[in-house]
Amino acid sequence: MSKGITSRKENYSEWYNDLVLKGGLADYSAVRGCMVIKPYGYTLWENMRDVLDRMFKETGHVNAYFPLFVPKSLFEAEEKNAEGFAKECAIVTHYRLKADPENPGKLMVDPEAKLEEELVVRPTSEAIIWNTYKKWIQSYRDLPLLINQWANVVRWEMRTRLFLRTAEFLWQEGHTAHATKQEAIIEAEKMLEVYADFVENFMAVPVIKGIKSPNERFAGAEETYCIEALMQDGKALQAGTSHFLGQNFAKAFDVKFVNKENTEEFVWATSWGVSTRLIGALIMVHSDDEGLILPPRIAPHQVVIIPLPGKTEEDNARLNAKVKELLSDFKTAGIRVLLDDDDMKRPGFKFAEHELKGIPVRVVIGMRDLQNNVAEVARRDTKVKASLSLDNFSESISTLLEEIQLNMYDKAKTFRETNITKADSFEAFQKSLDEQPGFILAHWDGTAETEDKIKELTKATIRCIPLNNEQEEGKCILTGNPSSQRVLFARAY
RNA sequence: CGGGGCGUAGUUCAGCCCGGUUAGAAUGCCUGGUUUGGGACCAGGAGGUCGUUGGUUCGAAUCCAGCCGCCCCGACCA
Repeated sequence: MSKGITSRKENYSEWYNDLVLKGGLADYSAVRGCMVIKPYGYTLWENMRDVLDRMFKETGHVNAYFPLFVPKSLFEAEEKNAEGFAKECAIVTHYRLKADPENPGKLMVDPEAKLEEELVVRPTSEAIIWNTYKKWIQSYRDLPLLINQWANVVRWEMRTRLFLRTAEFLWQEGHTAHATKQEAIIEAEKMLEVYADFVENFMAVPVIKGIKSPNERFAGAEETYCIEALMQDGKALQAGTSHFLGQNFAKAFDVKFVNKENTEEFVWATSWGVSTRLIGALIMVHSDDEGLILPPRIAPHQVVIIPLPGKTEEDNARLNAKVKELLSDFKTAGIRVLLDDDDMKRPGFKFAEHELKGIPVRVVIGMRDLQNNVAEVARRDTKVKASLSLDNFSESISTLLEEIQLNMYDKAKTFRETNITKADSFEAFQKSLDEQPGFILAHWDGTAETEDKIKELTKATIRCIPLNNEQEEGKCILTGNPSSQRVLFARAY
């Protein structure tokens, strides 16, 4: 039925690409590793962005914008951070082109236009922001400083994948400054909660909150909090991170404040971000072999109405009047609705098309329905069709949209729960990875060496140490050394 | 960066091995008509410097060499 979509079973990554490309979310571009986000995909991102932006503002943050370029000397100021990103930076070295004397009609970099100091295209903005914060912070009265920015960043990844890892991507990055360590930790934890709230309740993607092992920690952070989601192929995807940065950046950029006791102290910092990668998670958690399945709360169109014209002008006048009325009711009820009354395409084509695009609810209304004061309502998540009365129709649809939202979450959660296993030996661990890929809870002795070794042997990494983790005596699956808790392993994107 | 694949109409691809009419098909697009409850049909039409540069040849989409680009797998990656 699904024309040209590779099935998940056949080839999971082709299926994923098909959905992104044929679902109209994005397209490849002429730039290596960079994609074009098409209007449908961008609307989805805008919807996500709007919700997050509201949440950030409700938690006291304001937006600002910092430059795309970071002078190399600033970039390298915080050594660990710089080192962590050094291998994937795009660098501006010149500011001018000129006609190439050897190739008529072509341009070349003007060697005389070399910059005194190279500019790093931001892979993240801590450096430029902390350099700025130095100017803004003098007193405890200037704190906390709670700023977010919506921006693009560039990370020159060796291998890219649509939405999941592109060389340039869109994201938000929050950068906050605090007077005390405790306050900064609370902030980092609070923003993790905001992310979890958003991802679970708007994207319908269940997540596990936790902290990263030192190996997986953000370069320059004291502690990295994260939310981890499980994809349908059993691989994990980091959906968001929030970092407690300690005083590392304050020290690197010399950002001090005077406290109430009139003594100087370095400020405490956090940073946190989510990106267009979330769209990759959304696709891989919910969609099926017929196409995308988008959760109602962020879907570009929540409902598509497809009128089926009758035989006579009279019939069609009645139908059109009814459709117009429904559109108006939907609008009043705040439902994002798309009307597909293109009479050049047959219904079956439209059904398939809208299923591919993942519109949560399809409403079909023809003369037969009109006679009975009903419409055929089909939900994308379960593919179930039903006749619904046109009385209080927008209320019925609103209720249905909520039901779909919850059902999608429940379904994803059930999938995740059935794919979290416990492994008590290395053999069991490997077997689990091969036979039932997913999250695996296992004991780990807490050393980086063991973590590396397990990664080398199995490609699985520690996704996180879950928050409020149950304490349990056990033995490390690799070394047999004592362990006080299980940590969450998986192969990851 | 290693391995594999690919580059021909908007898209998906055939043609290439074995050089030789005016480079094809499907789909999409445009015009007109008939249709419309699960991917309609008829008729007409537009659309190509065959990735690029050079070489071999009377003649290159086809053979040879270089270059460029993209995709997939791996390595890498917060």
